[in-house]
Amino acid sequence: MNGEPLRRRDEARALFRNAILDAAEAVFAERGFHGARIQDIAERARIAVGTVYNHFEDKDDVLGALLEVRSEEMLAQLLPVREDTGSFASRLRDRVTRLLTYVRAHDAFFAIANEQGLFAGSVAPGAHTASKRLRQVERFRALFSAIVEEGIASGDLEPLQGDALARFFGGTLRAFLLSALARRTADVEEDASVVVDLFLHGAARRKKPRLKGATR
Amino acid sequence: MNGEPLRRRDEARALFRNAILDAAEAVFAERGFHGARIQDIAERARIAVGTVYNHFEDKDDVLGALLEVRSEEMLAQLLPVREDTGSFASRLRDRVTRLLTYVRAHDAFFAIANEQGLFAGSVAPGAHTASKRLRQVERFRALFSAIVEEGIASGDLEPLQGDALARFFGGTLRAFLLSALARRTADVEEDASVVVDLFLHGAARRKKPRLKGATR
Amino acid sequence: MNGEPLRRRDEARALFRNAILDAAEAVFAERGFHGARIQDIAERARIAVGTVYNHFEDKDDVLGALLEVRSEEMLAQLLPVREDTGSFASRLRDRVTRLLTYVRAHDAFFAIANEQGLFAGSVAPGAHTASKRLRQVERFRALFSAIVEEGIASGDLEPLQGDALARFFGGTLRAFLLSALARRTADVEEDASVVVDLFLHGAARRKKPRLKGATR
Amino acid sequence: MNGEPLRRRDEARALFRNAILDAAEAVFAERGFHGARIQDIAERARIAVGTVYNHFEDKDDVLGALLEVRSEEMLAQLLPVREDTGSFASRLRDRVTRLLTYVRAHDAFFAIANEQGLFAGSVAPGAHTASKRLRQVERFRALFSAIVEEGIASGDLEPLQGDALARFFGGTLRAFLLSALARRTADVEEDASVVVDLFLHGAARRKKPRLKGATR
DNA sequence: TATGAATGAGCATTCATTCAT
DNA sequence: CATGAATGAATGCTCATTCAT
Repeated sequence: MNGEPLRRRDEARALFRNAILDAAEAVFAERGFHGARIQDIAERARIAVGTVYNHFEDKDDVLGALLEVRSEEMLAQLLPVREDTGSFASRLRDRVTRLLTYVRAHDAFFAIANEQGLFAGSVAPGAHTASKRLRQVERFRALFSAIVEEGIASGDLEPLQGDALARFFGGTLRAFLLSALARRTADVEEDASVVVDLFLHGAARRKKPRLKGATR
Repeated sequence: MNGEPLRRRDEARALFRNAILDAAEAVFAERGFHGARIQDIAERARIAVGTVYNHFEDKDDVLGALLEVRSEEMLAQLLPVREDTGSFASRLRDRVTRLLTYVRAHDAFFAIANEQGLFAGSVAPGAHTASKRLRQVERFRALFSAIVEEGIASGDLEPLQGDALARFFGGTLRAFLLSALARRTADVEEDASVVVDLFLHGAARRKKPRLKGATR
Repeated sequence: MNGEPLRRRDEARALFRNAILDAAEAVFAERGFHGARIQDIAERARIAVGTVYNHFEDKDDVLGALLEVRSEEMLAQLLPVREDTGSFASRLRDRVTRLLTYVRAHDAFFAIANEQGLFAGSVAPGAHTASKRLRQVERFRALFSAIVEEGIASGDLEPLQGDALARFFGGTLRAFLLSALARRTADVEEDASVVVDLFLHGAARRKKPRLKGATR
Repeated sequence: MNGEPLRRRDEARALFRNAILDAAEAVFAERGFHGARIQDIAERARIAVGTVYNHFEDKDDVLGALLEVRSEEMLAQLLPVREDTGSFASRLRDRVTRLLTYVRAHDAFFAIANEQGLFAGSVAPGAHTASKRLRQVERFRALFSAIVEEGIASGDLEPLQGDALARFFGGTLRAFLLSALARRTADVEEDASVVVDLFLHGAARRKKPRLKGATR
């Protein structure tokens, strides 16, 4: 009828949705998608099971929404911001640092993302995964490609054919994100330096000494 | 008393075991571990459900045995053989080529390995994964480390601290193995070259032209 | 906040519980514990299988609850009430009469109680019987002992050592309860008289004539 | 073809049958009929499962045969022998003593007999029990009746109507047999005395002192 | 006849989803 | 719209029985 009450209602809805998604993030991470029961999620969100179904189609939809929201946040970290300046390597390092920082704060989601093959995806993760999940996978793939294109355009990256570089970047990133979660003490900026350095120059022995923060 | 009959019996047992594992490989890859029903596996192997349980403890044991057997085979591809000669890069390329070839022929298993976080492991894949699975993960980790150590010892790899290089190698490998399955047409040797080249020298623009087989 | 709704809900719960227990009583009696399927019980109670599990842990819990509830009722029949007056024999006869009457009305449960060795227990009834069941067995044992102690204290029973009299009473009672179920026509009061008379004076020939209601 | 070989063969058959029955006795007593697996019985008898089926129709038949054989042995203990002399009470005591002694040595079977309601039977022990088991129950019932008739004929027992005395005797016997298994130390002859004394004269207080072996 | 692996019907239990309140 | 009990399809696993060797 009017604007205010509607906004109120929408805010309330958003509150429930977020509570459910937060609960789902924790439970999915703890037990895996199949091991997680709607009951568990509802309890964690301190609501009734039925309420989950008032906000989501089904269990799959909860996962889908979670992946959507968190993916968007994760992707945002990798986007360039006005503050990123300097060389391609330097700017890339800034973006990777932000990603590492985000993943540190959302390790639960990263665990889920991996289970779902979201990040540097899997092959045949179970028939159900298909449709909705695929879109997120594509988002990441596209972002990696964009970054690589940027580097090629600026002459900083070797113009390899196909998506070889994008996959290489994604694989490198994923490997370090995974280990970043295991070693909670590590320095994020240092880690980011190593990722970018290895991505750019590889593992072969250098003539001259490396930059300081090689690795811990 | 009886050498032949015993051998016969053992052969029969092995036949069943293999048939079950083959069927499980296909079904797990198609539907994922949780989506796969023992019934499906039995049907695919053209045996009765009960027979599966005559050869394996439970569903988990089937997966465990499958991971064990196939992992061993996969790992074997990465071991050095007498024929591998030449530079570190050249020998590494040979080994990676064999691995890519193997994965091509066992894409179903590779899908499972990824779902289980076997290869370049995940974080919290569901509590059950723990015990047995962990051993295989460790095997891969150790092999990657050994390869890197070899390169460092020969002066071909930069001696970074920690397991950064091992993770980097694993991540690079995984990324290309995944895509190798998608692009069934690709040339295995060429792919191996790219993997090793990127691993060694990174993605940064080179002064001199690259070797021919850049990518597809 | 809400007294009525809560009471409603509790009443509904009790309704379901009782319906399930009644159904279980019938099915257990008909097919024995192992032969009874949860499906049968649910169908008899006109509810879904899952509902049984909303009210009980598992099949064993259903049996346990049934034994608990009905045992309590059975034991209550044997307790003395204000109306029981007169001699020890007379009062005992009143109590036994009530028990016989109850068992007549719950022959299904008595069959179960016997299968479970509840009443005048068995020896090795299968490992599972142990824990919870034991408590009921002990309740009966204790009640028989109390009755016997009462008789000894009043000078009506021979003070034999140990629990010989309690076991004797239990055995006599059980024998007649069993046959009371077979002969549905028999007079309950007369049966109670025979039980008490035999318990007190045995089977040996008397000098003087017995009281009227010897047996049918 | 000829006598000797046939006898040999029959002896071999009997050997297997007995081994299976002995194993079954132990396993049924330990786990109960439903809890016992043919596999368990075969293992205990150190033979293959298939062999059990070469000697018995099915699981039920094994139980049936066991009940038949052991029941016959148990019943035999209660039959009068030439050595039993003196009063009815005295002769009865001798027979009960033999029964108690036998049960002591075959507690496993007694446990089974009780589970099956063989001895002083149950009401509705599960539909399957019916046919074969019923015959054994009848044997015991008949023997108890015979004993009671004997006592009535000799003027030692009160001529009650129906089978009240027989049931009373059976119930008393069962109660003491059960407890005899629990208290492994008790004196068999003393126990028999108590059984017979209680059966004959009941639990009521006597004017004159009891015979020595009142209880354990 | 002994053997023991194969068989598959049978059953307890779980859990996503529905719906009356 | 929140609630939470009812629902029943789905599935892992058992074990009596069969049968080829």
